[in-house]
Amino acid sequence: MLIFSSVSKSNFYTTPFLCIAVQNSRLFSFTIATNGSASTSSISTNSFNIIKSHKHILFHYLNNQTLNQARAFFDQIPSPHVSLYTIMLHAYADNHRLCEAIDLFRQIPFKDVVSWNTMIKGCLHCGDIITARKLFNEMPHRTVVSWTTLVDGLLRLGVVEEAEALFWAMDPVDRDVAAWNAMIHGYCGNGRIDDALRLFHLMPSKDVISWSCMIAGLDHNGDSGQALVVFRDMVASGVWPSSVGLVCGLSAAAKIPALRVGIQIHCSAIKLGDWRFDEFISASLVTFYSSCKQMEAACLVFGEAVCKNVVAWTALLTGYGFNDKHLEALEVFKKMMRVGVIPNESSFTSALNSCCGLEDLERGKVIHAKVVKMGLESGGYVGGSLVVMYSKCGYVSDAVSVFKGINEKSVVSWNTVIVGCAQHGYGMWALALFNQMLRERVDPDGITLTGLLSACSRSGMLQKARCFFRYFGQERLVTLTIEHYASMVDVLGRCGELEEAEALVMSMPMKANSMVWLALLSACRKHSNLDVAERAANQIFEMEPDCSAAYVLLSNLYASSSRWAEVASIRKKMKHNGVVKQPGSSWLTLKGQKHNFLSADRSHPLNEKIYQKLEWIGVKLKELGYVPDQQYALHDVETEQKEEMLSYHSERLAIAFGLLSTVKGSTITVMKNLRVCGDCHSAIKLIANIVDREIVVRDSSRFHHFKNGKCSCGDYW
DNA sequence: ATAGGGTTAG
Repeated sequence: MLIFSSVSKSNFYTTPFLCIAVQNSRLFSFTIATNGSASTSSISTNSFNIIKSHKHILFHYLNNQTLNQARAFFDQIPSPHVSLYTIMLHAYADNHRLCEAIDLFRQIPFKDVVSWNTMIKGCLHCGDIITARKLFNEMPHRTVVSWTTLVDGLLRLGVVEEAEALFWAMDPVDRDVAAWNAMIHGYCGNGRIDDALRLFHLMPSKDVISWSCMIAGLDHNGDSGQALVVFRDMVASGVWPSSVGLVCGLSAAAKIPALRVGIQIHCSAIKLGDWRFDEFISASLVTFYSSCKQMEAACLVFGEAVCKNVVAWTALLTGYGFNDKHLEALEVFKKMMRVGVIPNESSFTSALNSCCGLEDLERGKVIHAKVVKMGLESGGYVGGSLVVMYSKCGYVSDAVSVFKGINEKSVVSWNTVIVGCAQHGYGMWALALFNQMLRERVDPDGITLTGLLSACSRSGMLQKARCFFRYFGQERLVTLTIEHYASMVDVLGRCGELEEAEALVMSMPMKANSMVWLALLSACRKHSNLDVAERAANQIFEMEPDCSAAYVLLSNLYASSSRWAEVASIRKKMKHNGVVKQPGSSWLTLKGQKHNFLSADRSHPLNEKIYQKLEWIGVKLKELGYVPDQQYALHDVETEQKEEMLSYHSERLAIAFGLLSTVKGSTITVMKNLRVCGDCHSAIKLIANIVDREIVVRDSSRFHHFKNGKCSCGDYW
């Protein structure tokens, strides 16, 4: 990456870093430091041993039994030492039983500063700032730990200003490195990266935690490149990275992704100690190699990891998904359950995403069942993945019903379901959901507007689209981006308002890109406007000379008005520019098996039967008075041949195969890489009637639900 | 293993 190009390769990562690594080979084991017991000198050895055994038993109850059982044991201890009280306070607060903690705290006869600090931390952990503040003011002796506890807790709750004031109100002599670190970490956690950097440079001395905070903070705030620079500075300043520091560095290297740097960090992890025992490093390495598209390395690292916890498994599963290896991803998911690792929300999210990638509803449903069994259906992430999965597989009403069950619906959840409805042409649903979103006081964002505009476009709701566009823009709800303008041009164009659409393109505050012009060109195709089309196409050819869609659209336009000379000239131009029209293909997935068809394909094993079925359909279509619309046959050939080409379009082959291979009456779902052609669209409406089934076709632009002689797109697409 | 500051999967 650029950041490193200024640094000589040999200097930085190879020499000093690895030297330090060698010297510090005991890094992973030196944490087992011993604490002296000098502070207990006022207590006799005998009572010290008794307290020690009480602690031992108390922890045994806390770890292996319930909190109530631990309390029952605690209650049996005659005049428990304050440290035993403190252990109980901690446990109550951890379990969000703050009232009981406060109650017990009041009963402590001789409170020490540790018990006060624990109680303050407990209040903050449970979100009770008022009591925390009150205790802090009431306590007789405050140490730097008390101050830091309050500062850190406030920052975690987002109360930045008060934390800042407290931090600066501390006696500067007391303000130790942990206090500075808490403040830096808190700034990062609240997105205030510049303030964090300012403090980072201001602090008198930095330890390895300060560096790690800063690296992770930059990385999480979207500046992984700068994170690696800070990582480099840390090494240069002679601070040895801890295992945590290495994990932070790996995470940044994964995001960029920076393969060479990450490998250097991996090397250091080997030299510094045995990384295979560190679950954090193992998982980070898997993610790192996956994001660098090095799945073999990711597998090797995973295989060597001693602690294969749910995070490591999920990292591998996600890695395969990230590399579009969805079958392998789901194999990992299966294997992890076979070896007894219980998947969590993240694992399910990734597994569902892979089902989605495979467009495999069957597998998705099996995983959905497991999700329900584990009670994870209402989580934002898992719920969201289910919504996407059902909606991408064509089952929009299932998507909506899963959405309704999500507990805390974020703007992302709302956007997902709105976009889902839009893609299926359920415009009114999308709008109703948007109103509900506003009622529930969730602020819409740019994606919401895109979703709404595409809903309007696909349902022909021009007035609504104008309203949304104006409302979002004028109320400054979002900054209008080029994508929003492209969507608006799309709506206007589809509804036949070509002049207004072109005027909008010309008056946009930014220069129109090929996406915007393509929206206009598609509209011209639909409304047969050669004049505007030629202008739009020329713009596209200038910006993106290999945009095959533009050539095809323009060529089709000429063809439909029988201007064969122009068609030929475009074809020549395409050839000259080396542009290849993507061949149309359609597919459907049955029992985990993907069946792919090209136009006039004869390679499928059931070839004979498929063509018989198509013939039968053809006869039935003719009986219904159907006449093929030849403008969609793009070649200059005899009429009879054109008809034949149309009836063997890939989507029809896929549908015929679907009819042969599924139960009578069930829905057939077919995917297509290009837009479904107009003639097939008319024909499939009738075919759905002839065979009395619902046929769903997902093309490159949207979903079409064919049923009872109609399509859900209302012929807008 | 009575109290404060850093990390991994989505």
